[in-house]
Amino acid sequence: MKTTPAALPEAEILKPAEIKALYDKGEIDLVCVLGPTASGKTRYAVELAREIGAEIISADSRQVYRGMDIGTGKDLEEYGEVPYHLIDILPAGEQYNVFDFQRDFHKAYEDIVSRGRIPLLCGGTGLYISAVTRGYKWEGEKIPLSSAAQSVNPDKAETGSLKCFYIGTLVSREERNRKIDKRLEARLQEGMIEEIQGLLDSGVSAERLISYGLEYKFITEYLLGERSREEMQERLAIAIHQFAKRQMTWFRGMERSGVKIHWVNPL
RNA sequence: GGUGCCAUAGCUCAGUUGGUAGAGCAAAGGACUGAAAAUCCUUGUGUCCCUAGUUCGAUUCUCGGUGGCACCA
Repeated sequence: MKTTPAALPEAEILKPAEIKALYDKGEIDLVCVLGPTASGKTRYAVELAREIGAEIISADSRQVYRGMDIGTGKDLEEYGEVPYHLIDILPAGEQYNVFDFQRDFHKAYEDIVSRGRIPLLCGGTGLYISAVTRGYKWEGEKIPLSSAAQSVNPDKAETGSLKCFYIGTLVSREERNRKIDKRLEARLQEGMIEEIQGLLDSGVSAERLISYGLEYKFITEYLLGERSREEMQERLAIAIHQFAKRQMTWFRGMERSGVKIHWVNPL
């Protein structure tokens, strides 16, 4: 069995005041806190925002939906007086995508900047982060869903990108998985199953919930009687571990393409 | 105590009519430009439980042992 434990990257991070100075001098347009699930992103971002007077723009493809609280781990109480954007902007059951996010992000960004505050992007949806910080461009009104095969024009891809200071929250793989398991147990006890049953009762289709993935997928399937409670929890935990791994793959890909991420262990 | 069955990759197991073995799941790595918590690709050297025997050669057959399961007492 090959185990290549990813060495925790050296935490070479600037102090909040220094980050703020970079922004004030116009050397960066945006601060971005990214990281896999269960790495302490939100707590870290809120703390940083509080110290430098920033407002948070969430880059989370599932926290945009209202009524999907426990399953997406919104933790809204953690924000305190720090303003946040792009959370709870759509009713559960709707669809949202990168294109929508890019549009909404710019709106929020302009709003924050116009009020003299610092924009802080925070989230785990790598595609959304790259779409706005690296200025993804779309051709025409519609692109076929199978657009993955289309090649990307590098010149075009970089137009409109923002100068961004990236901070990545990261704990060891073992610690992360342990935290995921513990958090899942807690969320189940806090009523996550009831939350999803409620969504079904309110008319959100099982198919749509399943398409939201992870908690929504596995618990809906459990409520449909397609898997036992025990199997649901076991497989869901595994699926979340795998998801965190995929997130890390995206972030490493960003680094590979030249993005500097300042990693920090927030725990 | 007796008899039978089982003991193979982290887990569940398949297999080799004797020429040192392979699936699923897990795990690891990767991709990703209008569903991204999605979707997809790549990667399998493990004393084949231990000892002795038969054999050119045993994980595969035989004896014994150990552990587990079942049935009979």
